[in-house]
Amino acid sequence: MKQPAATSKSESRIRTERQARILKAAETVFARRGFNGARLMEIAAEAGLPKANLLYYFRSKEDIYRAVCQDILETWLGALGDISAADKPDDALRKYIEAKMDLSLKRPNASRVFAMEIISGAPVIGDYLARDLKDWVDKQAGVFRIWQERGEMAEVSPPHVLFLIWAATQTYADFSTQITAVLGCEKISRNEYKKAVDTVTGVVLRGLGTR
Amino acid sequence: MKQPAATSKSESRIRTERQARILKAAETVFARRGFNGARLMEIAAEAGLPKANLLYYFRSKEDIYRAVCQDILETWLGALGDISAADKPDDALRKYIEAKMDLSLKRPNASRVFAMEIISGAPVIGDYLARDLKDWVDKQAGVFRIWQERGEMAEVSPPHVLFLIWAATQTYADFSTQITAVLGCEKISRNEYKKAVDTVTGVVLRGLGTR
DNA sequence: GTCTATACAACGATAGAC
DNA sequence: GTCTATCGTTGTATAGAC
Repeated sequence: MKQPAATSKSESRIRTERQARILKAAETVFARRGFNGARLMEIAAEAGLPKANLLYYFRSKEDIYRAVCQDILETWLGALGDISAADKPDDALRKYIEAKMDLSLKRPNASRVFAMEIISGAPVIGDYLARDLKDWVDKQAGVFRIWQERGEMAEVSPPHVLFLIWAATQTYADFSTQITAVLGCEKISRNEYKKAVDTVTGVVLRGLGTR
Repeated sequence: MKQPAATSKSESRIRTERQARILKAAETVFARRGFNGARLMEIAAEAGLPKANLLYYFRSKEDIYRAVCQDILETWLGALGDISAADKPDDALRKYIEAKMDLSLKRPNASRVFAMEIISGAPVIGDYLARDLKDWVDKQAGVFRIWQERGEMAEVSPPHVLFLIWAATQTYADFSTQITAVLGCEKISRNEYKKAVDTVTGVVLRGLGTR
């Protein structure tokens, strides 16, 4: 059998552990090589497993990739809460931006895989974008409009505000190569990271007139 | 001879024309498939040339890719002028953002190839980033600091302001798939594009206190 | 200068021993 | 459940006819 059902608790446990290790390694490799550039050998090495093992736990390379994308989407939906009209705009947005920055820096590879997937036309997660993400944006846009009616937020297009925040925060993961090159450092330091958060929150919140 | 020197004006003219066609096609294909996913066959088809022709004008696939990157860098350096301390911050920044937006929308594929290259760690253009782009940023940061001393700009980190502007404008090229999915449209319309420019300039300029 | 035919390498996937 | 050996495909690059 190629994809045996778990027949005992211990087998299932090994399976789960191995799959998690493979997905973690795959995320790293897909992030630096892209889907087509990624080699099963490299993923196997990164995971510390023999290559044949990968295709024992997953049917194909594409299957691994889909699982990685799935995992990323679930993490993001879970980590980024909703914003409600009852929240104070300044607090809520500051928290959202900080959470997004934090995620970009804690899982830069997830962010990069996601970015490449979208640049390539989102062949795998396109449906998610058009359904779940669209719903989420429509709801948040409604909240922004309520704030605007109350005069608590400048009159700018709500979805485009979200695009701006996403872009500004993700760039610290996706484009870290460019950022370190321009800053002339090896790695984005803790101090530089703080400057980044301050700049993004400062410009965006002042720009939206929420304070 | 594999890469013959042009022996007459007309040969040279054909050569130049063919190379330009190949580079244009390559930019399109690299943008949607990435370097590794791109196939010489697909580039040839896109260029309307026989496949063997590509490797007659360029030594290898990597050579084509390098030429595409080179072309993109030159375009960008040429199209985006400098900002001088003598300029009025509001005008100068508005013009810069508009130019950057315009470029992202006129050559989205160039933007995407550039993005993927950086996400992959900038193996080809890394030197350019650390040298030319760094110099440019250092110079512009100086201008921003002068404005800040005059009280014409909020006290935020100059390089991070540039990262923010780059991210916000490039997202309309690189992430257009996500944007159209969320907005529920086929293509970013002229009207939506105007909203995008207004939102980015509005939030950034107000956020920087230049007006 | 153009194109066909092919050499050669790399990789994903599988079969089957242990 | 693990691993080796190998198949078949695909894609870059080249040799050589026209």
